Amino acid sequence: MTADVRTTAMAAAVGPLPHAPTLEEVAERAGVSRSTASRAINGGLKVSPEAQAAVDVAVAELGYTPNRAARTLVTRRTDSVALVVPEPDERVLTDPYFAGTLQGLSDAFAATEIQLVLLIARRGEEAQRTNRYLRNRHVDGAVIVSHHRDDTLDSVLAESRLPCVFVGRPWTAPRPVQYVDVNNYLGGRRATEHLIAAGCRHIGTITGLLDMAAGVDRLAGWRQALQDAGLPDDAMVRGDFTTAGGAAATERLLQAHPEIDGLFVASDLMAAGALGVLASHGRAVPDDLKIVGFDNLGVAASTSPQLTTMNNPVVEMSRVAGELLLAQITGTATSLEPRIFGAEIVIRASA
Amino acid sequence: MTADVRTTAMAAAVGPLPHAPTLEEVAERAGVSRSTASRAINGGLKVSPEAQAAVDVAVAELGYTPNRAARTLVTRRTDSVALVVPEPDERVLTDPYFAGTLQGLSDAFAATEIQLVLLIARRGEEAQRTNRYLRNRHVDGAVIVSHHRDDTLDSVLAESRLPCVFVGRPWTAPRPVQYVDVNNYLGGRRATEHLIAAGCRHIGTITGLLDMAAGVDRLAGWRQALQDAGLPDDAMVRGDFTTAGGAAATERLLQAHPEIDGLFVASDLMAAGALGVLASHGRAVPDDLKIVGFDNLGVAASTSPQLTTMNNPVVEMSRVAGELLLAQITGTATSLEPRIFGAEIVIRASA
DNA sequence: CGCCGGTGTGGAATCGCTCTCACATCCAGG
DNA sequence: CCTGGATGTGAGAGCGATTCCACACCGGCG
Repeated sequence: MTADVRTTAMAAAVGPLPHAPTLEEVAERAGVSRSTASRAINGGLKVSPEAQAAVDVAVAELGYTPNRAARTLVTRRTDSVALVVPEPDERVLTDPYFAGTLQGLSDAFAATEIQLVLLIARRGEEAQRTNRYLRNRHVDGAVIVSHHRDDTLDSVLAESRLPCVFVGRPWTAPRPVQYVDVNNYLGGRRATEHLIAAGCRHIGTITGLLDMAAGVDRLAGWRQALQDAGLPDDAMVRGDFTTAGGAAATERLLQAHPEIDGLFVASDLMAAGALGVLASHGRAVPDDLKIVGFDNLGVAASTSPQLTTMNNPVVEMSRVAGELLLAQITGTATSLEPRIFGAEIVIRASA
Repeated sequence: MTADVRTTAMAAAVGPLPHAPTLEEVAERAGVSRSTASRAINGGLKVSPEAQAAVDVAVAELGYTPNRAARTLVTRRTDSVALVVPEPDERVLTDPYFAGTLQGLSDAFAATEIQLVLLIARRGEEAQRTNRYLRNRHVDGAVIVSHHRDDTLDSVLAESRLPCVFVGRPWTAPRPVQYVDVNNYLGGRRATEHLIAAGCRHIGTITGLLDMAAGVDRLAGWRQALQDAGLPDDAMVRGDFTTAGGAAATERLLQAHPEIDGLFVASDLMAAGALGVLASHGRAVPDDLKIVGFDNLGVAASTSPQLTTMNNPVVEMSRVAGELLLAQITGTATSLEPRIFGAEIVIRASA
């Protein structure tokens, strides 16, 4: 009967959609019950070798994949996690940092059945939709990237107790929340120390966004290094992590502090912008002025001169974030400690 | 970071999870049957005003959201669409083109309940998982970006008849498949014509990947413009759409054709790489050599000199792609015609 | 007054899966 | 020979929604 139905369906070239095989059909073909088929497919505990083999064959022949909705309905697992991006704008999406996150997470989940749902959380009305989506557990967990000061996500996540991991230290951490991050403070300090060791005595900085931990911490590291060395720490201008922002900031910095001979820029994207401006001002890098950037995500190697920069292992960090989330979801997490990565300097031509 | 952070975390994890309200509970609270409650929630056809009001109140009070899995099981709609990226590597993810796609799609679906599932389709074994995922209709439709020549996706999509729209013309189009794209051929031609009009007589090109339609078409446009003008069309080197690839290609081009005074580069990313190399070779842009790029996605405005380039309205195109897909899914699509956008030139400093 | 069509309602059957539980089978040990 | 545990199996009860269908009710028309 089943065979007849199928061939009929095949024959009709246009109308009916190819109907996805069900567990029932697999079971019938394998000559076992639905229960046994289900067991064979999910780990095969308490299944005889013969039954297992028969089911395997049937699955392969029919191209069977479990219906996710049906499975979710009973197990209450969705086998999907959200990647939450609290900003819709170009800034985040075009940043290689975001691309790295995507790649790392994709690596982490490659071996699992887990799908990545992209949640781009706009402000206002639509933020509510995102919140509801998370709160009602339409995903098993969430990875949050680029967490600003004013986001309401934190409370939503707390009250729903959804497993989650932040990529980059969240601004507020009243409740213990797990995150992965590079040591931004130490990175800023080391970068600046490198400039000092290279002979710079007037070292400026272009900061990142100061409503993000990465921006604040890198700035703090720069300041500490200068204070430790007894050098002035007043040549500071704000940037926004973008190339254009970096260029604009550089103009302002040169105006206010023409004496600088060293520059720590809180991201390579901004450093690339800075290089263009410096060139047009006739300041040679690294001879007149040395630059150290931050991130080392591809941009640094394609500027001229190539950038000396701090390594920011985003792909690796995000992969770890994915694994930590997985551990939380499966309940095998032993602690919610953050995982901090070191920031090594990568020396190229600019300093 | 401190010891008691963890204990607090574990303490917070204890206790019953907030149980999501069901339709049953809504119905009971509203004093109606499950059927009526369901009808009231889904459009409210054939529901009396009183019943509707009672259900609305109950929904609000309980904070009810329909269980997606249960709904999907019966309606066979998943309310999610896949964004398929047939390459896992850095190249695609870091390209601003991809970021633009994300943003456009996110716009298109912002007003709907539809979620975006990111499908990063690796090669080999894992590609099979992706194919199965699509074939078994775990999503209502798919948007495919960056479609190469050797992908097996096409046949999978064809046989499953899954609604889909390509962003960028797919390499193979034996069956009628809908896509959105910029007119790459015309773009390449206009860019080159602009260089000719500016007085260039030896115009080279750095191509994109030649296993993608965008690469081939832009090249064809460049060639046609030169042939029409009776100029030589032999100064062609292959690039790969990346900054580093653009830089390398430029080196090769200068080696083989030092006489060039104009250059059409098939993407701004590659053009940025080219600018660096040209600067280090002492070739002034635009005085010694004029450059026109392609894409105008932010990079073009942050190089120095700023790039003259062809506008590639990716965000807009992807938004349209999302809308076309929506139309296919709801069955309101009137045709599967591709939608082609014009490529306007944006004149800045490089040509 | 009887009948008809339209409206609103609730009962009940699904959708495809997991998982509990009862049962059959088999072998070891008393 | 009987008992007990271990092992594999299948029947069947849900999971939480949608939707078909039968039915009650009501106003209007012949």
